[in-house]
Amino acid sequence: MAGVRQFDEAETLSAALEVFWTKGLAATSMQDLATATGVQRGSLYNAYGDKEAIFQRAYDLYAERFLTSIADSLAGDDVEAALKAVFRTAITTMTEGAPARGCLTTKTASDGSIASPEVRARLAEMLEHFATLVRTALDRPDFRARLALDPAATADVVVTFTRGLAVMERVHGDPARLTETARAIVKALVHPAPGRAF
Amino acid sequence: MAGVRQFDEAETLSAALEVFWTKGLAATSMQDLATATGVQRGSLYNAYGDKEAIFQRAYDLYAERFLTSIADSLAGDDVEAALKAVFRTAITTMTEGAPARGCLTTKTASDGSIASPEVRARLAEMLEHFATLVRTALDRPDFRARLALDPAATADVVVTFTRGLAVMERVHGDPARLTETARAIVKALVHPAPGRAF
DNA sequence: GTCATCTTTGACACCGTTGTCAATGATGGA
DNA sequence: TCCATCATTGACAACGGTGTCAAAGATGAC
Repeated sequence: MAGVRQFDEAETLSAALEVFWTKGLAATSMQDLATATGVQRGSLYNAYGDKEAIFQRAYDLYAERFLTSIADSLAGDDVEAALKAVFRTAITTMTEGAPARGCLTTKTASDGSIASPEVRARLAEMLEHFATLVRTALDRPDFRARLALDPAATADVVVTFTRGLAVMERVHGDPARLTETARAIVKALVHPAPGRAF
Repeated sequence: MAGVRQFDEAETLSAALEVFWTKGLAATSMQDLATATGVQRGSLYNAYGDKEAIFQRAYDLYAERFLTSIADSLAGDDVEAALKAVFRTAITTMTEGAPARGCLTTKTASDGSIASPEVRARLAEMLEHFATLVRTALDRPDFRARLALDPAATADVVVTFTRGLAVMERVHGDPARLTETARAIVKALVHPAPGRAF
């Protein structure tokens, strides 16, 4: 091989992710990416083809980081603590940065203009993975005993609810309020005492 | 007055709403609006100023229709039925049309690119109104007795959850699944038997 | 050292969008 | 009937974005 790539791919994608996360897929231009990454527009076209291809790679980075955090949050032997940790992670992810960047998945999903089937599929896959992590973590007798719903339904509700929190963050921009709302749903999903199954 | 407006304002805003709802605020151009309404671009600039001003008016229409449907859904003497009706209304609103248009509020909220403070305030106001409708409707002894959370927290959770459903609709495009998820959260929010408060 | 290969770079044409403006036209009031 | 007023219309300039391409440059293989 000769005429070798001049930029560091990991750094570039990380910088691109930052831009996509902040501005959203549709609102980000190739020029934005070129400026943020320090890589010329032409080089980006040459290396990746188009904006959406870059997005896919950047989103993979995002999804990997997010799902890892979620998996970590679910470790532990207390259902209530686990669910609270999941929401805390989701809220932190979307309220980090100044100004807060929100949730990339939610932004992209709502961004009807571009979202190709490929991108949509990526989002769906991420959320399925998310739900699977939650469902699997919840599927143990001591946890089930304290849940208002079965693990699958609970996971579905949790994932959907984090999407709702992401929207509320966009509208109100108030992390404390999100935490409060999350606390409420956990209370509805988990019984206080360790008895009374279903 | 002379040199009088040639187009019907109600029809125009209704057509504009349709476009905004389908394409989203940012992705809609003045030309799109001109085409959809049959009113020339220049006339729209003359009458309203800019795209966002048209959006505000169209959104008011949307909010009014939506909140009316929600209020209707909340009438009745069964908590569970009321909440289910609210979710049914929300789901219907976002899955109507071919292809489904999704939820305008959620789309706009996630559409970071344009959302001016004025637009954001409008969205916040709508959701507050939504929450107030739910909270007020739930605030009666027989309903409270069956709720896992107090009316305010329940309203907050319900509103946030409908936002989550809107995002899931964008990702999966599966109305039946949304209904299933909604059924699950209602189960977590409402006790089956009429006893046991808190 | 030479060459083929690939990247980089800047330029270019094309397109859609915005916002404005002057000319035109229609209408109601005096 | 005439006129002032306002809406309409088409044209225009400016801008930003996309995608392509040819020239130039760098690098590894031979």
